[in-house]
Amino acid sequence: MTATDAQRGPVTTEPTPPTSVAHSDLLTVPFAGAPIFTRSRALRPTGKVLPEHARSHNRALVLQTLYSSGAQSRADIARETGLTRVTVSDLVAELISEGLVVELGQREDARPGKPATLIDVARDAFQIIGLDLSEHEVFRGAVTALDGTIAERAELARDGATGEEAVRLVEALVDRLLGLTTIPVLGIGVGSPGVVDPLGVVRSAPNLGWVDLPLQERLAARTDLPVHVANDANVAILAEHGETAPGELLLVKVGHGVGAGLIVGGRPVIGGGFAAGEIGHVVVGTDGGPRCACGKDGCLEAWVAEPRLRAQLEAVGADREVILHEAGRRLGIVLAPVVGALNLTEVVLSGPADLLDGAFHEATVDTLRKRTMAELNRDLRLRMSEQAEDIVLRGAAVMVLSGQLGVS
Amino acid sequence: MTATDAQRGPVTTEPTPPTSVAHSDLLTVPFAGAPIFTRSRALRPTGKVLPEHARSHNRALVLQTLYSSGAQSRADIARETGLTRVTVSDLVAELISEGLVVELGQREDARPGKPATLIDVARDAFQIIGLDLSEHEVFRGAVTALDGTIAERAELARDGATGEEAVRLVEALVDRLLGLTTIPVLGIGVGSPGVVDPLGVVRSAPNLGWVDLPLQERLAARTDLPVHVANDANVAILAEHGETAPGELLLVKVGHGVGAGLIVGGRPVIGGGFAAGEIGHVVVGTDGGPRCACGKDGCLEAWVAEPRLRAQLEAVGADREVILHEAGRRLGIVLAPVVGALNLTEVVLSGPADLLDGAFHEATVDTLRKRTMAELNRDLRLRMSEQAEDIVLRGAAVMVLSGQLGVS
DNA sequence: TTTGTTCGTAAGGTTTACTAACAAACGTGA
DNA sequence: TCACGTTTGTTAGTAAACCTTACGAACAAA
Repeated sequence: MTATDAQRGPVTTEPTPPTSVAHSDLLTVPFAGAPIFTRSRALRPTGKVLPEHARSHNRALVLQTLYSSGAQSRADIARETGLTRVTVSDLVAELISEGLVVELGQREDARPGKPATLIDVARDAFQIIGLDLSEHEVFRGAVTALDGTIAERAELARDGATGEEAVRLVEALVDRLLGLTTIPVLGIGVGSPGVVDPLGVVRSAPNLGWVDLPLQERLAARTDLPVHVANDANVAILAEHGETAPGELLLVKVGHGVGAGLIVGGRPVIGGGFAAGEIGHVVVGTDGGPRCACGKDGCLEAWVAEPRLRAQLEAVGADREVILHEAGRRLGIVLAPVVGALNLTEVVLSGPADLLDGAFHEATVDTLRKRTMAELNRDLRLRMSEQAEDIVLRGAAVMVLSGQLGVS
Repeated sequence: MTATDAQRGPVTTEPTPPTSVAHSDLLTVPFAGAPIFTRSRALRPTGKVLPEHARSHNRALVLQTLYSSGAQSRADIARETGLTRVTVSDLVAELISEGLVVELGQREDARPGKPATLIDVARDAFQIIGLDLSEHEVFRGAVTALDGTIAERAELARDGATGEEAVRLVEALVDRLLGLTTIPVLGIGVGSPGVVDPLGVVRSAPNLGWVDLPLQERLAARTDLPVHVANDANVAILAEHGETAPGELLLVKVGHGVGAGLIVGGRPVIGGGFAAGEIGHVVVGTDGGPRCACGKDGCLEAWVAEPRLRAQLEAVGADREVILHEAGRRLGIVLAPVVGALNLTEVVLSGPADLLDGAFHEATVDTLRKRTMAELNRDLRLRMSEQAEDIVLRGAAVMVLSGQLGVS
């Protein structure tokens, strides 16, 4: 079962070319999430800007304003964006004609003057499909609304599948999810483990046996929908932060492995080799540590990955507090240089709450404070993610929303 | 002695408002180094884009092309930028009228067609003043050409001056440098130790006893020239990288203290508290270490700062190789998580070559490789800076160039 | 009923970069 | 030598984008 024509959003004029987590570098990333716009130029770091690009940007700005501030009038948007009412009207007309925005009727409250016509993003005109391939035993997926709320779920047991077999599982999951959709689909977002490049090629995912797998291309060809693929932790952080908001954020995702997502200067960090956030195999401390699968001693993953922690806790005579405290401390030791170098103000922990939200968390905070300069990092906050298990699915929705509409 | 009116560049229409290292966030940083343009809006993270902004961007693009590719014809620029010859001609005419670009006469080589008129940035029509306040004993300054080559130097011994006294020294140095200029000055760039915010306020510089010192404002008011102030390491990295080129880079500056500058996604990292790169007081390893002035044990600075290293080397029976190797190893330990998290491909060391370029350097590389994931960081390069002592002065020139013309 | 406010739209102007066309200036080759 | 092709830079006209100005519609408050 594949998507029917009726399911395709009016927004996507093409089968959607490569593009992924970050707003590719259309002119040093000005029109970050330009919509429609096929962002196919990753070549020159900087390029010319035409008036039409400005319009794309302003269009996205209007959409973003509506999306985050909720239903409001054209005049409200004009005030908030700094554009004139005339220009906003023009942009809104375009958005309405594309089905992305709808009029809701007149505002109720009693004020002098002509009553405002409320408009809003057509929040229930599209759905998004999100996939989380980061779990070890199961591929999870969901159909979400534009705001990320989950409408339908589906799972497929992985049963150790790798390589092409695993790809077919992913395809089957997508097919099943498409069957669960009830309205047009804006796009598909995928959080995959491993190293994923900006074109959505999984360069390397050892657990799944994938090497240079063009997952974006495969799914786009199969469904004829816009597809965005990125590393699972880099996707997860979008659920916490959005893709366009300002600020700095680090998310550490503890599961079968340990990975991180980073946002610096308001934008996701990809890394020179597309492997940003891969801190699982950084060695912690100078006093050895457990042997890691990678061959080194004392890798972060050997200290804090979920299987390792659970195994330790189940050992005879294990002291839960001590074990979790030590693991949290090890995480703090690795994060301290990163927090210091980037002067981060917010760090988020994502993973099994029964392990992380307690002694572990406290030890991490404590260690971070003790190992960085107090005055500089006074504002530092370390918190648990509130998104629980769905963080990747919701992040995938944000990724699609951002990639297709320039909104998050 | 202050700047005469004749020394003011035609480019600066105003006494130049606050602005500093990074291209402040004019609309999510699209028109990075927009010239003339008073970039006074740090409020909304994202804002509207008008056609005139697009023009600013294209103007800077033309200038950048000329600056980096050297003298060429309007048609060449058109081909390289993707703009049409008509548009390039128009922009160039504007730049010529402002004195930023000059015609050099016809191209010599024999080709069919109308001979091209070569144009170039008016490389000898402006000078830049750079200041390096990061050394402990002396404030250094230079008058440079647009390309960063140093024309004149000046120094003032600090003699332990702090607070207002130190500010007066800086002002005296600026005055002396202005007296050494022979043509209009494009602006003044300052690399200061400590935490410097985007408005050029030195939030905190313990060595100089500065707290919330509005250095940018002070110097701008005094000279009526554009002034840019940033942290010394963040300035230094501009000399290595430029402010607009793509890529990731980390520069570690070892001197009286230890600091770092970071460029991620092609842009300088400032940090939530404007203290990005302050890794000097991050604790290294889990086996203690020398007591640091800040009170903690085993801070990076306590391991590798220049005074500490020199003292160790002068001790009786000191083994030079062992000492430098251990210091380098400690640096590697701190950098490993940063390199891993950001997936950096290039790290630069700046500081006294007699200490850093040898066993120290080797130990850092070696440690970095051993403590990160080999496959992901295979492309990692760690090299010594080639800019030696002038790195901050040259970076300051880049900062001004970038801030005023959108060029680097 | 009058007055003032607010909303959305219409008309017209400015800026921007584009396409099309051209003259100038130069090699090349018959 | 002279027609021809090529390249450069400019002129003229067009399309797109946003702006300012102005207006009618619709409402609250006096």
